[in-house]
Amino acid sequence: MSNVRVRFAPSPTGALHIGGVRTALYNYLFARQNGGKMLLRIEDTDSNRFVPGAEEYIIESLKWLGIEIDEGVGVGGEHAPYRQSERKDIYRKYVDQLLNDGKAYIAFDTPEQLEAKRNEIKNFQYDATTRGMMTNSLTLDAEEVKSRIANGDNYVVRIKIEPGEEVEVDDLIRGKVVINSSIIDDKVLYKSADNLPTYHLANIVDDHLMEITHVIRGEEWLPSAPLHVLLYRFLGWADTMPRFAHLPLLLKPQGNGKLSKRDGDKLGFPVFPLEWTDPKTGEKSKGYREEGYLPEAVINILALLGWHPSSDQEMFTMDELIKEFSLDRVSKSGAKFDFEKGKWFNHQYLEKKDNNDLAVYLKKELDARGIKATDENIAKAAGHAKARANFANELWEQASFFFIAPESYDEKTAKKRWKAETPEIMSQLYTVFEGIEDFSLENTEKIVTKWIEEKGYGMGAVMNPLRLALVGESKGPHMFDITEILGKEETLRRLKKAIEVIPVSE
RNA sequence: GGCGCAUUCGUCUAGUGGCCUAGGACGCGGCCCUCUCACGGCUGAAACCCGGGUUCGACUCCCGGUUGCGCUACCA
Repeated sequence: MSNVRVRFAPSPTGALHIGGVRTALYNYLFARQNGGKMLLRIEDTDSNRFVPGAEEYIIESLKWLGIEIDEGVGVGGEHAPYRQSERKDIYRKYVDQLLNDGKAYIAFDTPEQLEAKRNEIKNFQYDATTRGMMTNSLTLDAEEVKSRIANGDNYVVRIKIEPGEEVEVDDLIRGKVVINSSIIDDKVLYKSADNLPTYHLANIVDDHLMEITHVIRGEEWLPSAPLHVLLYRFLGWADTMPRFAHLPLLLKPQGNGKLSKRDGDKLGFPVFPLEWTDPKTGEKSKGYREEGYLPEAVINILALLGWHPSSDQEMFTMDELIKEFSLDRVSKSGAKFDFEKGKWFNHQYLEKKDNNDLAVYLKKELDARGIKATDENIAKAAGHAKARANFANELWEQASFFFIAPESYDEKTAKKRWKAETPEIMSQLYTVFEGIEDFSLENTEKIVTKWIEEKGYGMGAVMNPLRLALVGESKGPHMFDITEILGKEETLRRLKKAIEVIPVSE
């Protein structure tokens, strides 16, 4: 496919939720795979719902995830501006064209009047069957319309849908979808109150002008796709109409309904890529980034939510996704986010991550507590912790014992492992440690295991209490990995204290 | 209510008329490895929504229903 151009076109009405992120991702993968362009357009045609900071949030989120924008808000391009609120004049021109061609008309009905009609008539729809009884340029004479406009009356421009036609949408994911035009209402395309178009018009005009070839968006747009097809036709652009692909929705993990921004993080997992504070309510919502997810993991999770490769492979880098992705392997039904699997994915990526990269998470905690440690040891500790953590911010709790001596000892473990003979064995071990010059993993292990064998103590009788003494509980990596990082001095200090403090069981 | 889309293990899904005794992954259970935890290896339980057709043969095709979801705004 040549000259592929796709767009991600969110509204700045708050934080971008992961459903939106996935839409952006699929667009990006499709663009990259075909050597095309990925555009970012901000659809801020609803002045009432505009939320300050939302646009910056969207851009930062995409950047964090590695979804690159080739053209659009933040990067510019030859089709600028890319913010719909800055394209008013452009839309007005096409509104007039539709009006002149008799494809649209002006309506003066107020929201209150429409509300009244909806109450009066069951299943009221503003369409060919009802427009004759409403207040619009079809029922009013031309002079009246003119004077009302001159008078400053608010009006809207509605599309004039001819009933009884089967309108066909050829969807790349779902195949042919047919809807009868009779059930499409005369949608508002433009409102004089703020001189802005609604989504439907702005979307079609911009996609056409920006030479979009493929519209990849959420399934919630499928019902209005026929309206969009009609608009392309009315504007004379039917021959260059983009292809459509409607993605299945991301559903709430439990219960029903599609995932929404309002779900915040009440679901047990974040629904936003980055932490977000609602500027109106001050309410804070968690973000994947702050919860310790790695961007590569989030991408991988999202990619597989609604798409499946032709193999059983599950781990994908962005480059692999670009190679493998295809719209015809996108599933048709909605997907629920599985927190447990997300955890697993993140763990996989955490384990792959270089220890030095992970060290920064520990460094932060150490600095906050004023603890000094060598970079080498921090990296080593991070390496051991990453095998046991699911999220980057769990690293510290898995590694803190390397830097902070136990204050207390896990009671259950003490009861099980600290027997009558243990203090004596530990005292002997203390002496053994004292005699070791080279405290490296290999050397310490060699000497201690040899000593255990000679004494005939058994590994468990020595190692388990030693672990309790040095770590404080029954967890952690290989014992001599721990002593190596702790060093001789600290190992002896902890062991001595444990012998003094831990009570013998039974 | 109307219209549309969907419907395979708890979850994400494979499956395009015979390869299906329905496969993989997460999660869950067991065993092994082992100084602990985690990892890893092996292994177990776990699904074709229901009826009708079509066909020699349906998870796969058609029709109807169920259920879920979406849309039905001067929101996107």
